[in-house]
Amino acid sequence: MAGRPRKFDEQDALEQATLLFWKNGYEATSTEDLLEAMGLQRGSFYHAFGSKKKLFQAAIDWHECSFAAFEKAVTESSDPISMIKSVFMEVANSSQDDHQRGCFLGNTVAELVASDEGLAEKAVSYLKALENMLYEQIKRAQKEGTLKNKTDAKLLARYLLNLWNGINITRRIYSTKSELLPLIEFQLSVLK
Amino acid sequence: MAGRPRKFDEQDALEQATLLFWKNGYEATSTEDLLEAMGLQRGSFYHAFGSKKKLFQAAIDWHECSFAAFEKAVTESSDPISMIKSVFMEVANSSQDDHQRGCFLGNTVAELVASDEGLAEKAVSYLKALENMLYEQIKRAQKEGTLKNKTDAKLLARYLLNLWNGINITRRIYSTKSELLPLIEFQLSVLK
DNA sequence: CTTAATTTTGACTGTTCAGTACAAAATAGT
DNA sequence: ACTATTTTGTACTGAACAGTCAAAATTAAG
Repeated sequence: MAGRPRKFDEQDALEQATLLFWKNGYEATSTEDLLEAMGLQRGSFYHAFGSKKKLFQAAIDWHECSFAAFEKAVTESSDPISMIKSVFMEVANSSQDDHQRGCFLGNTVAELVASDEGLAEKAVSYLKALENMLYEQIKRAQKEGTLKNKTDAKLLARYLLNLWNGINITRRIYSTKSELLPLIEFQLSVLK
Repeated sequence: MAGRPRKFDEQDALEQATLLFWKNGYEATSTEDLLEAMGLQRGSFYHAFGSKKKLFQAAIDWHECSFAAFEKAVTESSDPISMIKSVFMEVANSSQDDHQRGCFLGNTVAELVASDEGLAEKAVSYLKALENMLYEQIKRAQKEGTLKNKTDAKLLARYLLNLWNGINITRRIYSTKSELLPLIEFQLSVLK
């Protein structure tokens, strides 16, 4: 039970893989691109991650950790609606690279739902989890009075999911703050 | 000035290519897939369409003809807002295949903006043309009084573009009428 | 019938793809 | 020092990839 020690950090490698898949999509990312970005040799790569498909799934899971942290922060916040709003508002201030990348989950759904549903499955369920989190917080804010708008919480949550999906395409077309901010503010005006 | 006659119809072939690119995206569609769908041999394929990239551009142009027809109908209509609304409403009644395909232009932007901007360029400009058409009709409807909402027409047009982009991702996640219709109706309530 | 123009056919090319095989290297426990 | 265990490095595999090429086929015009 000993063995040669790893000389790479699995989380670091996963992060690099995620960034590459996020930027280029599944098909346009080759294993050689991945090896270079992750700093691995083929043997280590396949030994540690199994296959390109498995790595992609791991990348989606890894990416989702940041969401879990955000969900926790929102749940513990006294004003969840403000936090949610600010996530959307921050889109307008992102870097060009962030605009071009869009949403990893949305990209995956767009690329793979029709041709490889297995690979897209996780992305779909994580987006549903996002919607559900929005639903819980909207319901709570309505009950606590932080949110005056009494539109059905499920509908509002779906509206925000759709805004997220849309803005992550639209930001590829319009990437400046002045083009995005009025749109986002207008869309968020339902959260009052 | 004569030559052997073609035994395939260029428009038909282009339609089949478009459907395949639309469903699977650029990278996941191989030339062999295209040959089979278009009913061509390799030689004819390259002779007529040059390369996979050129064919993809031709597919985007071909796809855009349907938009041109719609634009003409809207421009000549006495109630353009109703026509625009009905396009969105029809999304809720689409087939499963249509849901999975989403929007060809949006898919292209999502897949290729970060890795091959040249290929995505046309998609971006056609989406801007769509937005511009929406803008013109909103402005007109506001002037004619068909549209009571006096929000800045440019902002409303961008809102609808964003709705289009969003719904074409969301419909991959939620594909039933009961999941989509309330969302779409809610989003379209600004057009009053 | 001949010639020029064009399309079709299918074999062929070199490259890149994801993945495998396996020996060498590096550790911990005995 | 020996053994069991794990990771590393690299050569290799066969399939799939986009694209080329030249010969055969088919037409219109002279």
